[in-house]
Amino acid sequence: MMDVAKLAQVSPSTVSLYLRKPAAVSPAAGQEIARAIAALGYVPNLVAGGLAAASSKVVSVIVPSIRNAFFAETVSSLQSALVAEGFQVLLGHSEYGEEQEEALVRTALSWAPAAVVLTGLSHSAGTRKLLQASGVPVVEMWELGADPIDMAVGFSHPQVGATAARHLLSKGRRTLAFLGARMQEDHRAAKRASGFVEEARQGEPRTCEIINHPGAATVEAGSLLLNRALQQIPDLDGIACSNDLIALGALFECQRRGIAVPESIAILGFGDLDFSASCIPSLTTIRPSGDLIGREAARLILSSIHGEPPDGSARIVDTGHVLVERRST
Amino acid sequence: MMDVAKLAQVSPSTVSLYLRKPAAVSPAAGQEIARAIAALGYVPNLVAGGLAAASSKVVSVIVPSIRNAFFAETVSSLQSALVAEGFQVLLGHSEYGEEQEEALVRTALSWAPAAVVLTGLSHSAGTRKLLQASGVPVVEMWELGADPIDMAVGFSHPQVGATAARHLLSKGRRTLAFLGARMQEDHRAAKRASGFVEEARQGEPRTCEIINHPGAATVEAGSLLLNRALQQIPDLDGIACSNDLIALGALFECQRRGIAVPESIAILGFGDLDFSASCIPSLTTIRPSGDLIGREAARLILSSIHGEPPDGSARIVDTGHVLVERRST
DNA sequence: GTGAAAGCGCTAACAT
DNA sequence: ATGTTAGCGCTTTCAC
Repeated sequence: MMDVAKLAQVSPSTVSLYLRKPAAVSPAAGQEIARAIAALGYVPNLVAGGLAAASSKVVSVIVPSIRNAFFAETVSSLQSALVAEGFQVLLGHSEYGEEQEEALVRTALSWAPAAVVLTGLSHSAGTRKLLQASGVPVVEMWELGADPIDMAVGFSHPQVGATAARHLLSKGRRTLAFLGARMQEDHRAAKRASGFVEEARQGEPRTCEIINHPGAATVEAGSLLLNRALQQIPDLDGIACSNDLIALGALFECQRRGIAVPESIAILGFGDLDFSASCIPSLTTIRPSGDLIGREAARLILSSIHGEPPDGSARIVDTGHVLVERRST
Repeated sequence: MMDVAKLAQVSPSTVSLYLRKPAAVSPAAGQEIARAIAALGYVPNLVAGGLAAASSKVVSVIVPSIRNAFFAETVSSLQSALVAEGFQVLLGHSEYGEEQEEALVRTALSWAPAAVVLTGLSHSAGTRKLLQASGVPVVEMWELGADPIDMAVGFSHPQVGATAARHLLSKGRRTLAFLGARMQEDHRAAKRASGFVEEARQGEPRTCEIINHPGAATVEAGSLLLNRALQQIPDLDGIACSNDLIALGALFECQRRGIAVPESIAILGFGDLDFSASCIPSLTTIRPSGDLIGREAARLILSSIHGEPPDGSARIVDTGHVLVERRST
């Protein structure tokens, strides 16, 4: 920056000012500085900038897994919105572990981030303490319910389960199952399951079981789960899945076993993934809008940073969920 | 750090040393320092550390899109390997634009990253110049071919296309098409397509067309592409797709139109995604191993940073590809 | 093994 | 509108 200043015949602080607020320097000086920057191939050092300004232009985002299409979508839209405002995204995976999350938060805070974004509302006590002590804006996303650390964007998972149950009941289904994966760690999926069971009870079902696959939520897990479900409940006529991948696996398995969908078994998913509108039969599902969550999270962060921290109920944004009815039910 | 030093009754530089090389301080001092850190809830400031050390513990990773399952997988494994060594991942999306990539590289370099990871070998001249001038280790991934900027991990896309063509020919198919999406921007997909056509020519096919969908590679695009292909080539008997999502969409469309797969049309995908083993019929595909690419990229970066920059042919890692034969062909 | 001293490259009062 | 000045919190010689 000193070299640029020398070449442009101004002081370093004018260069710094120009870089941050170009309108604040005279057009003549600005032009000289721009020329000098180009001539020298100057690239500002944001590390030094972050140190001097005591806040780096970085937002740390921690998700359970970036392989999960839900979070990939959210991270993608969150990032686009943030990059447009000059922020970078530092990414972390907790792999659904609270211990790992705490370690990630600790490192994240070492970067003096402008904000921290976490997934869900279940965190270790240490994570909460670290974040509260730091004074950094925090957004918890993909879940609404208990009191958030700072701000939250998401929706109620029990309500998603309830919507699923009501839909299956409305289609006359009474022998029900909820198929989920990794629910010992994925608390949000577990909440969809319990919301499902609770609501289903109102409809006096013959049966309503939760069936869990300990591994990841994949298409293959869906096939396994459908088989397990039929073993336990031979006259099964309606299933809700914690995820569209599982629903697709169940659908394929029905096809393989010659079970008519939706005639014999109605299948309902969650996520409205890429293939859900195209598969045969097309999949009834519940759409959470990971995209909207990302955009709203970015909005909360930006207004929080720009000195207008949202207050009261504006700190919590309910993005809701939408039932997308298709052929599988 | 001064507070910690005061409480532990040592100098700040001893605390700094302890943090970086715990073995270099006496056990007694180490214990005091550890106690002080815990008591004060001290979190080191990596921004200051990065400035003082002139290299931050950050690796910048730029992919076209994190929504793409291929890159999600690679970023995930790359990150796990890097985090284990104390590095953070700064993520960027180029959206398949060279201009955008250049802007991302420019900001990335502002963070004085320990390394930069790019996707593919096609970059703007400015990107190459910036990176070469910076002296930072660079890994280009997911493609092998022309001379890399610094290091590369990936495989040959024309060879993938050739493998696909050979396989279809070996199944007696002679009326062929390659279905791809966004190939005007996704150069790697375009290379698979041209590799396919070139190899197919050796087998004297009746026809061999490339059909492109300008939008994203989705299941729906696959359905559209199959319809377009049949319109152009009514007696089509073999297709290769640039991606398993497209193959799945084609498969669904065949099902909808009552076309037997593989009897009437053989379908071959690329990627071996989650659903490919489970769909009906299961999908023959070519597996590139995004996971391996991520791990190898991490290995190159780490050895490059730790003073043993791989030289000569070790700077280029071919992860190859595997044909996974299933029922759809 | 430990400490003193000199920055790393920039920002942000403040003064002009 | 521009310049002067004093750090931001740490790392890294170098001497002890």
